[in-house]
Amino acid sequence: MLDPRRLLVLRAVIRAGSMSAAATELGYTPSAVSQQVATLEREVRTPLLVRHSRGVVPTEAGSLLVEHADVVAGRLTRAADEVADLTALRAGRLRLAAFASAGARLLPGAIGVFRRRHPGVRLSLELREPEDVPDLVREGELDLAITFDYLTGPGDGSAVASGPSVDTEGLTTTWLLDDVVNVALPPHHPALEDAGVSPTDEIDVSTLRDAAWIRDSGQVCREQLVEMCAAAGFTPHVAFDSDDFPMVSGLIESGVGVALVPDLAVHQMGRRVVLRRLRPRLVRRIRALSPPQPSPATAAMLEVLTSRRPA
Amino acid sequence: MLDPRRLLVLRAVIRAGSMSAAATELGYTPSAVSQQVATLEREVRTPLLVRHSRGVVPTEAGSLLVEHADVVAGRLTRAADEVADLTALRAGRLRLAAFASAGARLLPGAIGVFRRRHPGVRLSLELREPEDVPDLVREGELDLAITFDYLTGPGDGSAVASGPSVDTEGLTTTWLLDDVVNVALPPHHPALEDAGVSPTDEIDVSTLRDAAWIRDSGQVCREQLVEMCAAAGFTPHVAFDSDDFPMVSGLIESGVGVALVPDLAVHQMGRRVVLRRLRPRLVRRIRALSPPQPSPATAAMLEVLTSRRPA
DNA sequence: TCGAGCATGAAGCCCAGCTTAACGCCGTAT
DNA sequence: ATACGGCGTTAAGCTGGGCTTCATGCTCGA
Repeated sequence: MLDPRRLLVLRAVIRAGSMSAAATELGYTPSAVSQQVATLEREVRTPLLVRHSRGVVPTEAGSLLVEHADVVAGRLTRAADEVADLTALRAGRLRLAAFASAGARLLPGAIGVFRRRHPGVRLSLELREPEDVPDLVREGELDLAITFDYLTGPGDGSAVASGPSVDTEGLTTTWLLDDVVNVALPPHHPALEDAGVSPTDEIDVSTLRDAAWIRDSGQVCREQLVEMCAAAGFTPHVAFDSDDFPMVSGLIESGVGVALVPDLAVHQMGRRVVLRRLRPRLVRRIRALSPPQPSPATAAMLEVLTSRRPA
Repeated sequence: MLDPRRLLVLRAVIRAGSMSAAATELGYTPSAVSQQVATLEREVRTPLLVRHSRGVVPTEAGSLLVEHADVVAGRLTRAADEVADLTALRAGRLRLAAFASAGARLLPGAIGVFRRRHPGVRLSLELREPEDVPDLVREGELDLAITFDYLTGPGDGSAVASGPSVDTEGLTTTWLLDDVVNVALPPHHPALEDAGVSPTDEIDVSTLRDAAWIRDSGQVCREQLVEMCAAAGFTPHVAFDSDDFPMVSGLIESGVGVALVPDLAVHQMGRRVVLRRLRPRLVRRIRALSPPQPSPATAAMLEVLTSRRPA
């Protein structure tokens, strides 16, 4: 394999027509250029230039090498340009993942803003459950993932000020939104009688001890339901598992049971479903997961996401 | 424009999956590789690798650069290979030029041999008169030219042993053949009576003082005719100029005049044309003209040409 | 005949880029 | 738990490739 630097010197010489001209063009002395060409000729064991009284003319081997050198030089400049495009967000790729309700309610707006700002960046979005996401980000299969976990307790803005932080797994976590979870019931469910008639009245988890549950089939949600009920001192009766909120809505309206429905999904509930806050309060903490050194595109999308979260 | 050497180091790293592996592959220490990658990252102001616990993984910019690096590396090896093909005569080009009668009689056999020996070399042949040829060879437009000049006198093997020589113009001249010139006359031309009846009888130039000449229109031949006659003490009467020997033959047979016809062209004369040697003897000295540093293909063709000349 | 412009060679210098050595980090095996 | 091996990184120092400078030879045009 040839030394690319010498090849580029040869290219300059032949394009310029003389070693001296190439030297001034390259910022060298003619002697340096002459030496470079000479060693290249030694390497390929063939003369590459015929020395003329005014300047030089390429031999057949010289012309051949120059053609290749042109390609090489073109690639080198193209490579630099394209990397510049990448860092300037004029090009590139951003692979997103989110869970279903975030993909439907949280991301479209952010994606719209991002696309308007950086039309050159190719976006992709796939639906992934929170449990799959960290490994994919760590392995570089994803650039940014929207995930969540459950939080019992206040769920106020305690994490708002904390900003991005690197978790134990070497990933950056950025808080986006606290998604309050409701319980969704059929209109005349017994638990409603204990709670009161106002929509703002909360339903105590313990009053759902005998309810039949329609459960989101995502792993995190399944576990959370069991945990919540355990904290209230009972084991839930699971009547149904589904990952589709419209179907959940239909099942509730048919009186099959009750379900946990976060704010981000309430728009998928039918009109006859009754929604109430839970006591103790239950919150889905929605976060963005990103690599510790995010790409420019990842950082830009994070910026969009955090700037759009409600005050 | 990026530094191609660093780019190739990056390529090795990403292909190997770790800096250490790339280092052993390149014959460097891991430290050297790390430093190269680090400076490349500084140059493009972007991380190119994400450092993992076991090895590294390319970032988007890194993958982009590797694609270009692959092309560059491919070109560098291809370039070396193709130059090797050129010097080994597995490829390349040989641009020949010759005057008409050499092209017809001298070259076809040599070209056949050459093609059989070096089928990868592309050959081209154009017809050129001797006066045009030196500049074209000097400028690199031709690789090898067959030319001639006239020689009065013995024309024996005096130049045979001398071999190739560099003439005053910086071109290499290789003697190929001495082409003896005949005079071609109509069957009952008066000059034949002075000479004798035997085909080996020579015709003295002075006996052609009153002849009408059909002259080859090439510049060298035209001048030579005048010079030869001047040496014999007269100026030739030129009746016709032609560069086509069959036509010359027809004109002679029609009794228009006489002509100079070298051995290489006698096969183009009609049966009724009478051919005799001249006194003083006139010889076309046929030579090959080549650049002072001939390409391998040129040298090979010269070898074929000289090895085929009659002993 | 001279001088301008070209390529080249010898000599020397300097820094890019290598090696060595030491360190921190992670994951695994003992 | 602790040790160990493999990873990448850093600092320091050395070496040689590749540059400059200077001098020479060549060709061409004035």
